[in-house]
Amino acid sequence: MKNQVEICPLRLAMDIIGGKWRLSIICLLKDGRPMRYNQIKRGVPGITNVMLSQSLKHLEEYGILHREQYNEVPVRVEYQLTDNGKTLLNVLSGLSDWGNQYIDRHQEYQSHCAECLFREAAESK
Amino acid sequence: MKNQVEICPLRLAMDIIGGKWRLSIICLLKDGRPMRYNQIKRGVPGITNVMLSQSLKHLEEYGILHREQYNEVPVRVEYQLTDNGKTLLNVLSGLSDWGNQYIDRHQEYQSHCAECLFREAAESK
DNA sequence: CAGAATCCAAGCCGATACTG
DNA sequence: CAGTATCGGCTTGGATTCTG
Repeated sequence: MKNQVEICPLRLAMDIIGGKWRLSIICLLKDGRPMRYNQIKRGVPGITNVMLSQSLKHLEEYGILHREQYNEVPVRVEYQLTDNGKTLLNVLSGLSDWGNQYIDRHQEYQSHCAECLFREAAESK
Repeated sequence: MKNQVEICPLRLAMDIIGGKWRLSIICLLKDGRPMRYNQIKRGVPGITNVMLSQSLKHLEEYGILHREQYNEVPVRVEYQLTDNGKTLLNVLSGLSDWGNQYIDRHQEYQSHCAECLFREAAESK
């Protein structure tokens, strides 16, 4: 079966996961457990409310995160990876393995990427 | 063997292949054959000299492309994927497969991504 | 032919303040 | 608690011109 139109799923994927904060959020949620808004905020050092809510909304729109709101007082909102988001993890893992060859050249990445949860996998190799 | 420092190969990879034009160039060169500067320029519609030379230099610095200069008159410069660049193709292929699920929602991507050479793989599915 | 230099525009992102 | 509104700067990329 052939799709006649010319499109670029690769660039689309890059646009979905690109941006400064999205990967950090995905990595933080990679275990599949739901996390609350402020929990995520604490887990991604330096992120502002604007960037966090924007990123969460974006990832939710693409079906990578699920947002569940509990109307308690105060309100509680939880985010977690969808099944589709988990399929993304495998792809990102491959990308991470590939990028691992460059770590020696970029030690300055240590400082602002301590939150990346793929690092254990990289370290154990 | 364990690397004690905390780094993020995933973000590093994203920074290497990120940017507006780099993927287009990589896709254009994916067959492994060398291409000349202006050949690449024609193959990536809309790119300017500044962006092209900047992107090529960046990709060369990370060992994804090899640059070979022939001092003829006029000078001839050829670029081709390195072996390391070819390993990247496999990873990108996975990312492209993942992104393929979103094509229906983003038909506007047709117009400015006709150059993406992963599209045949996506179409045949 | 294969770029480099310069200047300019747009958009991403940050800081701060405010709200249901 | 979980966001939104607004403003402003800075980075990224675009247009044009020039050169070995």
